[in-house]
Amino acid sequence: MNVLIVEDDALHRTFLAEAVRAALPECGQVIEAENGLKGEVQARTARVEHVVMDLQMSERNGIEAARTIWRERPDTKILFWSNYSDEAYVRGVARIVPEGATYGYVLKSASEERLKLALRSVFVESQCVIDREVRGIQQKSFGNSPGLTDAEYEILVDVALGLTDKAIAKRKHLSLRSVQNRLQQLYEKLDVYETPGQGNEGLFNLRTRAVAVALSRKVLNASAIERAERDLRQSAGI
Amino acid sequence: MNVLIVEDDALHRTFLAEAVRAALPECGQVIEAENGLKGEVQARTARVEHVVMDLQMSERNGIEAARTIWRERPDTKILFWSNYSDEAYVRGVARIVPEGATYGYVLKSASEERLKLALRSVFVESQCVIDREVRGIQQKSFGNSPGLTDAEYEILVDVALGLTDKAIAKRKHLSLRSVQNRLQQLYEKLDVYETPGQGNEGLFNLRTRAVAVALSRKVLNASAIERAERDLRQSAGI
DNA sequence: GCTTGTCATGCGGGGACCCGCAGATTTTGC
DNA sequence: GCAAAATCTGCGGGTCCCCGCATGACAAGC
Repeated sequence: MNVLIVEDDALHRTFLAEAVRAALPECGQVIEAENGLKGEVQARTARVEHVVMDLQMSERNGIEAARTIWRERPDTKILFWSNYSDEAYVRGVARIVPEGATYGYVLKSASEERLKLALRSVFVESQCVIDREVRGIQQKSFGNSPGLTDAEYEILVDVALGLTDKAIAKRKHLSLRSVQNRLQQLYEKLDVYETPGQGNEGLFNLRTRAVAVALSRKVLNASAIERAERDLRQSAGI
Repeated sequence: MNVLIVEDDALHRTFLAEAVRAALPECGQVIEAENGLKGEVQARTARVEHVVMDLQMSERNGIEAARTIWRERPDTKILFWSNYSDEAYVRGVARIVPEGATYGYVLKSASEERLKLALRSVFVESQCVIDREVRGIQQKSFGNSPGLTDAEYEILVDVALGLTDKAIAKRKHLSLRSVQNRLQQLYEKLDVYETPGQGNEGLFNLRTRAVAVALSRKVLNASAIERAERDLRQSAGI
């Protein structure tokens, strides 16, 4: 059993390597890659089935790397190990995990014990392990509390990209008016209408304000926008 | 000579503590804080004059913490130690360093040697040390290449907050038309007008598009927006 | 069956935004 | 000190966005 570690921080990388060797004494080689691109190559050439993956790397982030790895071998077991539990990351991961694949999501702030346990659970027992805190985000995200619908989320991403209502309508095969309706739902859920009172009526441009609020609530983050941007170029530019 | 380390990642914290002790054998206590807020308190109570500060922390980020520390003791020497050299961070630091204060900016990807050297230079020799890569950003930022003027940058921030043209005009004591002029300069510098050709005319909403481009070019980042948001609330809400 | 709820769509108006033109004011360079 | 360049400001029009009102389709529940 070989394990691939994809992580751009040198300190974290060696820490992970030690943790892997300690938690899985029966494992063979421990391979390291320092960014998503190299990680993809290593996974392909070394035919690895077990990956520990950081999100948030330059060159190619963890979500994109995981997507291509899973596309080539959907039975690969991936343990995501991230600094943050941003809704954008959680959503991004959930969006790419293939049917029936086993994966895990552990925060870097978790104890070493929890990390080792997750390593064994995911890689040996083929069990999905989601950190408690991430779990909370996930439920909020897919449940009905102040989280967004998938439809609303997609509109939000398109707006954040800077697309026009009309352009979104074309992309999503909707009428102009439907797009605007979804936008209004979005505005309400994001509390864009807050007016501290004294005549601050025309204070906000709702459209850009929505993006700002989404960013500071971590519903969106820069890497999610970059991913969407690439998708856009690909589908539009061909 | 006591040294305060403000850093939220446990691994990096212990690594830093060791590096400090190795580079400055003559130093006294090495105090650690795990976020910006605790860092401020420690700096105040322990009367520290030498700080190693991470940017990008939850609770209160490094720039805000540094600002309050410097406000209380402008002669504090601060070495910033960050993962990224985003233009937004560089600008944020440059914006708060007091007249004549000594500070440094080293990337986490730098070698241990470089870190130790910077520690001695800043804390003992009172010399400013800016990482080569960061230096590049700084020049681009203040020079005249595709970097933004301060005026343009401020407009950009206000737009990213979701403010109306009118609201920005009031805040900045300008006429509506001047704000729109600056916006146009901004649009040109950010290459918002790119149209791949085939009839993509009304594709982008320039205003939100500008924010998207600025984010993916790292001219802006989420924490800069959050800071601006707090400033806004403070100046408007009173 | 009828009601109720959710969603997509159309219409129309008021307002915000983008931008060319042109004059006034300030800054810069020599 | 003067000319050139940059910046601020007003006007006007074309476009896009926000949103209330109204219609029809489809599903769930009494």
